[in-house]
Amino acid sequence: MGHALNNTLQDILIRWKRMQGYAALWVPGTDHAGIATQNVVERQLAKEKVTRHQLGREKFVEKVWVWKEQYGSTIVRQLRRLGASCDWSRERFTMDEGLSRAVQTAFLELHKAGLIYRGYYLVNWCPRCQTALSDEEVVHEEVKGHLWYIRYPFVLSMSKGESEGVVVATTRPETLLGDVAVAVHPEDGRYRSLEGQALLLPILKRTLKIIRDPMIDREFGSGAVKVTPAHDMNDFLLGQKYGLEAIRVILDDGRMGDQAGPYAGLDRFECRKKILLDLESQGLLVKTEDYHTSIGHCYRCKTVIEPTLSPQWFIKMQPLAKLGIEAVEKDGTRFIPDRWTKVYLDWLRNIRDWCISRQIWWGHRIPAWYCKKCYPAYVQERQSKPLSSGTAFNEKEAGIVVAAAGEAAPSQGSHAGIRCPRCGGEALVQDEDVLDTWFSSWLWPFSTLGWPEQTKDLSTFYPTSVLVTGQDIIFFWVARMVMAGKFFLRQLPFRDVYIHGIIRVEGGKKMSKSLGNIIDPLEVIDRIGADALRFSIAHMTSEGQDLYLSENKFLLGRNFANKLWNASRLIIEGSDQRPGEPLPSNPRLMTVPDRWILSRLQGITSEVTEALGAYRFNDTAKRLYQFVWHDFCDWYLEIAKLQRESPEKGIVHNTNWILHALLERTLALLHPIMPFLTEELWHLMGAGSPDATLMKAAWPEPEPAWKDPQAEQVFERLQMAITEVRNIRATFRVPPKEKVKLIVRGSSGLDLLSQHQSIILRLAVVGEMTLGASAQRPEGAIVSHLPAQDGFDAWDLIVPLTGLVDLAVERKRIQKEMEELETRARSKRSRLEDSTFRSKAPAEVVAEEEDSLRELDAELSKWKETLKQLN
RNA sequence: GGGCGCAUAGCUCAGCCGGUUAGAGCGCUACGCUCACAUCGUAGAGGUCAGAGGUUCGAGUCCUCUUGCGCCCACCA
Repeated sequence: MGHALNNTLQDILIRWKRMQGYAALWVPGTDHAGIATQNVVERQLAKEKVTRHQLGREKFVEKVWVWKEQYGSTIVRQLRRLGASCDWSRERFTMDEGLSRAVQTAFLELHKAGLIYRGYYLVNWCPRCQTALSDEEVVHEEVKGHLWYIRYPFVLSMSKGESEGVVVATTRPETLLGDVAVAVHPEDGRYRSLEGQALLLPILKRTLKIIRDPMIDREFGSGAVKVTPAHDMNDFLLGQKYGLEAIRVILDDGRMGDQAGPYAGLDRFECRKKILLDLESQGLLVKTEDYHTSIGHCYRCKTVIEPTLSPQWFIKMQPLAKLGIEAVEKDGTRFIPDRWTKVYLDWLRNIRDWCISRQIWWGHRIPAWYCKKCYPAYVQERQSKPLSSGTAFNEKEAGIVVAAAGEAAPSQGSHAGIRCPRCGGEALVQDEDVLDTWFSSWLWPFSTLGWPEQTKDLSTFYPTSVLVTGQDIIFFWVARMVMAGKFFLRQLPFRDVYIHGIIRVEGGKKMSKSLGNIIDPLEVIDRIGADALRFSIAHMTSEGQDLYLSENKFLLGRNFANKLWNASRLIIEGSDQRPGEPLPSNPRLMTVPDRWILSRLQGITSEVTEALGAYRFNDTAKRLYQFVWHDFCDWYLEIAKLQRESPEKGIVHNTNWILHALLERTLALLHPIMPFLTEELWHLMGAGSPDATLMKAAWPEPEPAWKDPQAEQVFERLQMAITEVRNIRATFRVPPKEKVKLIVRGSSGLDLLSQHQSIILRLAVVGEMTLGASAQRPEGAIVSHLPAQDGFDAWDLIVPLTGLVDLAVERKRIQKEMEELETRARSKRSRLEDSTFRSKAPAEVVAEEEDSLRELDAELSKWKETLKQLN
């Protein structure tokens, strides 16, 4: 459903712009979703009791390709069924040849610019996927846990008693095994006496340093922190600052390593339990508190992330973030709605380096080569050194070469002509890792157009106009595309970023595969059609708000599609007139309804165009809905039926011409939202040449000549009169087929009614109409006062219902009407008596209020008169 | 800890720059299978715009606070 929303909005824009005559390009495609895809295929294999390692890298990747072909075609099929008007000949995939070349080029360019480095650093590690993750791939979730207070005894207890030492508080006792120090705040009075002391790590009996750093919060826990540089970010920073050793006790698979001593081999959470038991038995567990803390989870498998020291590839983000910030601050990239600008900027301003290497097989291999001899030695040496020696590797000393995997490479995993920069040896092996999927996605706006080649597509279509996407990938994708565009092409990838809401279900939950609360758009399309789905979606897409879906929201689109179809059928089957035929030369034969509907049409044309230009999709849909259903069908079409029966040939001709013109233009206006139905109807009505398509027809322009405020005003008066009569009929339960008499009393403007007598007779089911300034009100007749407005005097609409009427009902009706009027008049009067209102409010507002009070009073006196007569 | 969004009719939501009587769809009520459409037509009922204070001649709309719900970010053990 999220895809349906996203692609519907994109398709509306692209179809609209195409009709406006632009070369509108929409490149379809998919990314390879590295970790997610690999997981799916691994799960499939698990059913066959095979692991990817048993299969081997090459065979495994082949399997993934097979799966990708299936899944990719599913996505494409969904897009087609939705009606997405992509350029299918340009379909791309992040792992296809061209995009892979772009990825390699990007890596090499960044490396050359000094923005890519390999480093030994604390990363987010998923023990289940067994790969490093970027910060964005970690989902923090509030978890109920505990805060354990553990006593670390002094090494020499000299004069101090057995129970002395320092109590530290921790949420992860198992990391104790990797502790190398205890830290306190330098000005914390409680720990002043620790000078010259050393602490003893429980269980392992290692000697721990005591360090003093202002970073420590005295208020938290006991004010003393255990320091585990290999498994905690803050501790890692302390380690760098104070030159601590990093001891990895938790291995890649989440089990405890040899360094964990007696716990080696245990799962990290098993180890936690056992350590707590052991501490307790040794009297070192001081107390346990309930504690809510937020813990990072893998965004793909929800496993608790283990911060782990690990050699990985990183991108220096500072310089790139600067480009991203400038994009909105200086270069005019625009978020819609605007509030996302702040979210985007905040992220860029606090950005950390991007870990781009992943320990999986499905993805782009990293174009880096390691000397078989020098590299392992270098890494081992680094691991034994204190952390103060820096994060990034020295590539020359480490025996690392970053180079294109040239065509000359004789076989997988080796590289001809490249030597180790340290020892000069030729035994180099390619990095086993692949790149983060987003490292290819962030190139999408230009990689899909042929970059790094200077193609015609690239110069024609880059930069693009608009990106339509969800808020959930502003960091993952949007911000990175902006940076990449600016860095690699010196030009921003798009101007507008339209951020639509997220599809949710009741309770505000995200609709997602893993929650199993999906509404399948294909199933909806099966039932009600793609156009109905698309119209419903557009109708509920208010600027950037999340969308809560339920079944009956689709009813709107379904019913509307049905309405459009039936109205079109009436028009098309009612005459074989073609819209191309000109209007008769005698414009005097244009009726008020004719002029009214054409005026409305030209109004709606500019309104819809404006709404689309402002990304107001719901506004677009609502205006079209209102126009088609109510103006067009309820009123004009009903009147057109009468006009088609006119003895005046010119009127019949005009009516048919207008109906066709209306329909043709309405179909065009609706086409971006409802492409299938409108295309079909457009052909059925014979618009355009037989081989033409509405998809490429011109977008309707407002016809200034059709603008006719006077006709709109007059017609609205007619509508009011008809509605008023219907109202009386309904109130007094006049059977629908029963024709009533209508008497209209008024001093002027009544010719409007006589001219449109047949319309009134039909639409209000009136048998006989009498007009006049002094028309008499028969005994027992119902009266309704139509107030003066828009250049019309007040009228009395009189419907004689002698013998049919319950006078009590009529009295009640009048009293209710009068009460409302009185309330309004009272508030206006008090307002007008307020001198500040008169002096401060704009003159036109005051005048309006005065006019409207006068009218109210006039109406009231009329009703009073009526009531008197009735009594 | 920081930030954002939402609270308007029974339900789901519109309401752009503050200005006559706050709108829609669904649901509901009454009547109607009138020759495009019962996925329909005509008419109607239904709202102290979350609460408090403020700015203003005037507040659903702007400001402050409060309450409730939802979301995002976060290297407080």
